[in-house]
Amino acid sequence: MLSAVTIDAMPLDRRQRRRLETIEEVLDVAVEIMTEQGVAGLSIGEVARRMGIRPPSLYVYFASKEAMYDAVFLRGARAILAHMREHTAGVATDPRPLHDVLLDAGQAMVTWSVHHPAYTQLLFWRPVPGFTPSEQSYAPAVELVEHSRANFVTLQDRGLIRADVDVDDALRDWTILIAGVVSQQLSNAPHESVDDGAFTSRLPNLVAMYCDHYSPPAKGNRNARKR
Amino acid sequence: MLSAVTIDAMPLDRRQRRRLETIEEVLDVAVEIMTEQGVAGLSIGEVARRMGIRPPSLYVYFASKEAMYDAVFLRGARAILAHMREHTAGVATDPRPLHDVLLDAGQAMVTWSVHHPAYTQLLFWRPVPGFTPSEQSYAPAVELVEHSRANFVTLQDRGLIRADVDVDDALRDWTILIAGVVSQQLSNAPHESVDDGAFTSRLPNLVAMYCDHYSPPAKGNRNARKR
DNA sequence: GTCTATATGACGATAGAC
DNA sequence: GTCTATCGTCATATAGAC
Repeated sequence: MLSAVTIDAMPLDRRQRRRLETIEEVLDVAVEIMTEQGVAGLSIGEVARRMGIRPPSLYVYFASKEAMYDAVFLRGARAILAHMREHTAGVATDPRPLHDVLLDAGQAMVTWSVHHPAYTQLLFWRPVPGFTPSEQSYAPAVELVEHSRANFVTLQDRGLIRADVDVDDALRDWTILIAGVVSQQLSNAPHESVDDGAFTSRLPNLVAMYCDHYSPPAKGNRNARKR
Repeated sequence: MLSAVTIDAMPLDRRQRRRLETIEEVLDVAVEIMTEQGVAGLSIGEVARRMGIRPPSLYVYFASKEAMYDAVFLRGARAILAHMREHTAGVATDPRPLHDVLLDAGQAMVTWSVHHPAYTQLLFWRPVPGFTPSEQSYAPAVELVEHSRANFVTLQDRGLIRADVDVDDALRDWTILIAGVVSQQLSNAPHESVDDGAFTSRLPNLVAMYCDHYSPPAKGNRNARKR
């Protein structure tokens, strides 16, 4: 079978391919506008203007502005899912301590989020009054949560997370940490680099704090906290 | 001198008082709309509609929509500042352990934020593309940060926070925790109660985690972590 | 698929009568 | 202080020619 560039893995004729390229260009421009003007600042007219076409032409590709938001949401959800899969692929066999495993995962999430503020806001905040993503577009976002949860279950099975904690509690605390870093960084200093951002640079310390709490007591440790 | 209801503590004639009442009503309605439609969903026309007046009448009280946002920002900043002052008044003398002191402060912040999502978003996120608060409106927000920092300095002076940590690091980590709880709760389940919200209910555990990290080693503890 | 033309309406804001 | 009337701009969206 021929290699294919689409999700359906089906060969396309030139017309279809050109159409998809145009759709990608529309989404590029849409994200660009949302990055500059805020997520709620997207407008059909501005997209058309930047593409050098007229607003009605966009309705060939998207039934409405809502559909455009939905496509951006889907694209962002797929991108962050792929990114996190890639950066947490070895969790099941990674020989390093919990701190290192989690720090890599956290860095991956924070880095992507800070580098893609428009997607992050659309996916994880609710900045557009009327908009709700469709079920299809939401699916990869759900998959990301399931992926994270599976990783945490694996970490607990491997003994890197205390056996007596509810894995969902551990996961919720983890998402709170990451969301806190990202939201503080994006709200207060969006243009600082990830490496020396006032908040992103706190991640290693926060991960250490988290691991002190959720790691099982060290072998022979007399200080096991009871909870 | 007569008691006064205004910040200036000056007596007002009926005209001025009536004017201030109207302004307060406008701000009430504006916050109501922002709560329902999202912060960026505020519109002059909708405010007028709900007040039973015509849009141009609002320009007697506010020079522009921006000025209206600014007044809401000021009001919210003053409210959260007053709320946090009230709930952290005893920090300098509170005899309880760090965990209890911080949990109360955290609960105060989280509760207020979840109960006032419109203010929270306007104050701590950046959901309105063009809007920047004026210096006057920003002042109480700055004061809140200074107030928090002063409290942390006090806690460190009293020996409740390890002497070897940078108080600004401790404060940043603290704000990350609180911001994480609030943003996760507001984004994912805004209508859950604070007491049993999926994320707000994690606060005690997160505070425990934080205190384990930042409290000085207990007297005679052989496990003092070196950092 | 892109265009022109247009329907329809919201918005922020101003002028000027009362 | 409130109104009517209006300006100008922008928006989403549709119809129909090419």
